[in-house]
Amino acid sequence: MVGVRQFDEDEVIATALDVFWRKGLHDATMQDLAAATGVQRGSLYNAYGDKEAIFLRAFDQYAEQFLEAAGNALGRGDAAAGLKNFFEMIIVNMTDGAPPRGCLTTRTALDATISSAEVRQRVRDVLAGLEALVAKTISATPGRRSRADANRLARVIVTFTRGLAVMERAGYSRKQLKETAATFIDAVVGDR
Amino acid sequence: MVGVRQFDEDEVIATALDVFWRKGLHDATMQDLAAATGVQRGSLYNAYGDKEAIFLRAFDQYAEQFLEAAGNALGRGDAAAGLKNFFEMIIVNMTDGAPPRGCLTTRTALDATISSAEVRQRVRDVLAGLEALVAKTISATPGRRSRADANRLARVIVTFTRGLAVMERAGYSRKQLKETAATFIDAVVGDR
DNA sequence: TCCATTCTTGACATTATCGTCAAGATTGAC
DNA sequence: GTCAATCTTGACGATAATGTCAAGAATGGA
Repeated sequence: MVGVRQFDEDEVIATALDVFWRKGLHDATMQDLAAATGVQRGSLYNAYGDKEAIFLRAFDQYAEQFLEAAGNALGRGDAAAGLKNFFEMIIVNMTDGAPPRGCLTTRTALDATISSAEVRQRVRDVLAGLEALVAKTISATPGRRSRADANRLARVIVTFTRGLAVMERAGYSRKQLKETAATFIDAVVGDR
Repeated sequence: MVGVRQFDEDEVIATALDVFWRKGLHDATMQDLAAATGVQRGSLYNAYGDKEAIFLRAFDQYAEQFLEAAGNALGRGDAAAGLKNFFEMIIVNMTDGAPPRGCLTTRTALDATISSAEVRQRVRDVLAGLEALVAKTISATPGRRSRADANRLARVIVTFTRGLAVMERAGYSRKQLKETAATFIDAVVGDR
């Protein structure tokens, strides 16, 4: 190694993640990334190849953080409490920032038609990961639910979180989202 | 009226709707619209002003059809049957076409940051309209649910439909979506 | 100290899109 | 039939984005 890279890669990817999160893969330009990271466009091309390669790195970092946070939330308390924490964390995640950045996975999913197979697969991976985590928590609840039922219910719950992400983009506030999530939990989990 | 318009406006708007539905407001270009409608770009600019104006017309047509269909579905049978019909119609709507076009409202919602206030308002209007229709159906169910509860539950149901739209984009099949919706209905409406 | 290698930089070529406009074509009204 | 209004057409200019490249800068290793 001789001509040495002038920037911190982790920092650049983290900053790129923020740009993609706010603008989306498609709408974020290399100029946006260059401006935000302070690294010239040409250097980014040299280091990563193209925009999508940068996105994939950033998204992988995001997915890892996200799934870890989801797992932690679900694990705090019993299954019911875990679900509540889970929704809390999901909603905070998507309403964070000024203005809120929304949910990166959902935004990316909606661009499916103009994304590469690789990007689409990343989205599916996150959703599958989420389903698995939720199913695990649900299964831990006392008896009378089959494995298949738990999986089905987990998919319902994950689907609902995607709905929250859409509602956020439509202008619903954090408070409204939390209320809606609470109603959902009551309706689905409350065995009254 | 002298130099008379050479194309059928309803037809053009209907075709434009299809283009927007498949590509989204942002990704559909005036060239796409010109090619699909057979009307020259210049003529479209002359007739409507800009792309967004065309979108708004198309979206209004879409919203009207959509809400009417939703109302009809909800009205067929009792509240439980209505909900089932409602989800059936929503899922068919988003998985129709080859390849499926997804949900236009959801796609448009996700582009919020790069859309005009007018477009964003249209999205909110559709969601509010849906909520109202669902709340009305739910309220018709025998007793023991307050008006406020019905509204909250309606919002949960609409949010869930948005989630289905995201899952469709993520690659879930019509069959999977139907199964998920059925599980949701059981969990939410089934008072067991 | 010098060199070979790698990174950085700014310019370039390409492509795509937008919206505008002048000139020509069309047609309803008289 | 003629005219005036309106639509249609294709070219134009502006802007923005992509990805590439040659020349220069920087630096670890001998």
